[in-house]
Amino acid sequence: MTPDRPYHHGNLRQAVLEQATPVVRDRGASELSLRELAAAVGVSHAAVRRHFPDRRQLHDALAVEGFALLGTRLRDAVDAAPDYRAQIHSLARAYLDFVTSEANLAELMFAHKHGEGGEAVSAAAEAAFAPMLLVFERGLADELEDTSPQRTALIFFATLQGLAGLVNCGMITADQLGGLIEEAVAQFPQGRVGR
Amino acid sequence: MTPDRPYHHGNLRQAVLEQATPVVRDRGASELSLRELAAAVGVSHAAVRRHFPDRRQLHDALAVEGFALLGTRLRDAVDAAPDYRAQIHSLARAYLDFVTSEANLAELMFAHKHGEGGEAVSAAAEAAFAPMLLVFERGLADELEDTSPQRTALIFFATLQGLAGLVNCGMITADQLGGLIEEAVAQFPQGRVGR
DNA sequence: ACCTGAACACCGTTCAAGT
DNA sequence: ACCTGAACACCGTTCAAGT
Repeated sequence: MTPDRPYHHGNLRQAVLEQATPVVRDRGASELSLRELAAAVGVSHAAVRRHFPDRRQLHDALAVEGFALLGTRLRDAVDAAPDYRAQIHSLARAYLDFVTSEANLAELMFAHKHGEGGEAVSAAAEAAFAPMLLVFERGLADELEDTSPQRTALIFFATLQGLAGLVNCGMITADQLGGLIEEAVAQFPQGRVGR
Repeated sequence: MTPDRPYHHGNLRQAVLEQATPVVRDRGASELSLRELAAAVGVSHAAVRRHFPDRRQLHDALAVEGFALLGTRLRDAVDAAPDYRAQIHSLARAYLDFVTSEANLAELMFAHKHGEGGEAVSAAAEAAFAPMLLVFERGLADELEDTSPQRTALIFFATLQGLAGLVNCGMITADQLGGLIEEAVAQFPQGRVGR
C-alpha cells in the first residue's frame, strides 16, 4: 500500500536483525558491520544507529534471539523424552547440536559479559536454561544428598559447554562427540539417584 | 652500543609481542591494533607487518606464548600434589585460576580455530595439556574399564573449560567456583578407581 | 633483508540539517 | 520521531621507494 521506499522504513529494527542473522551465522559476529547492514536494507548508516546505537546493542538483540531459539530446542528435547534419564541424554544432544551447528551464534551469545547493562540478555539466557534446571529439580527431588539441583545442572551445563568448545575450536571432531556425550552423561546424578 | 634508534630495530618481533601482551590482558584481543602497536614501539605500521602479516599471525604468536605459560602452571600443579586424587584437584584449581585471571588471553587461545594453518598453536596447546593427560594415564593405568584416559581427560578438561566460561561471562561468581570444582571433581574417575 | 610514507577502502561515531 | 549526508579519526592492506 505504501510506496516502495517510504521515508520511514516502518520496521527498520526488525529488518536489520533479519539482515544480520545470516551474517553472524555464516561469517561470525566480528564480521558484522552496521554500515554494511544499513546498505543491505537500503537505508543510511546513521538510520540504523538510531535503533542500535553501537555494535554491542545489536549483539545483545541477536543474543536474545539466539537464547529464545535455544530455549525452544531444549524444551522440545525434554518433552520428547519419557523419563529423567532419557531427558538428560536428550538435553545433551540438543544442546550440543545447537552449539555446534550454530557455532558463531553461540559464540556471540556467550561472549557477552552478562550483567553489564545487558539485563535483557541475562533474562533470555535464564529462560532458555529453565527447562534444563527443571529436569534436575524433578529428577533429584527425592534425593537427600548434599548437592543441589542447581549445582548439578550448572556442572552438567558446563560440561556440555566445554565439549562444544572443544569441537568448535577443532580439538575434537563432531564424530567423537557422540561417545563423549555418553560417557559424560554416565557420570551424572543418576549414579547417585539410581544406587 | 648501537645508536638509540638504529634503522633496524633488531628485535622488532619480540618488542611487538611484549607490547601486545598487556593490551590483550587488560583490554582483550579485539582491541589489538597493529598500527597502535607499531606506534608504541616507535616504528612504522608497515614494519610490524613484515613480522606479523595480519592480525591472525599476531594472535597465533600470542596464543603460543599463552599455552606455554599454561603448560608450566599445570606442570607445577601436578608436581605440587602427592597423589592422583590430589593432582586432579590441583589441576582443576590451577587451570581455573589461569583461565579466570587471564580471561582475555584464554579467550584468544581458544577462540582460535585449530588446524587452519596454525599448527604451531595446536602443537603448543597439546604440549600444555600433556601434564593433565599424563595424570589420567597414570591414575587409570590399573583400570580395566571400557573408558580411556584420553576420553576421561577430555571430559575433565571440558568441564573445567565450561566452568571457566560460566564465570567469565558472569553467570556464576568466582566465589561459587570453589564449591563447584569440588562437586565436579568428585564425579570423576576416582569413583570408578576407588570402588 | 628490513623499514618508510603515501594511498586506498573500510569502519564506528558525531552532528547539523532535512521530512 | 525518524532519517540523511558530510565530516572525523581510526583501522587493515598494498605498494613503490628508500637504506
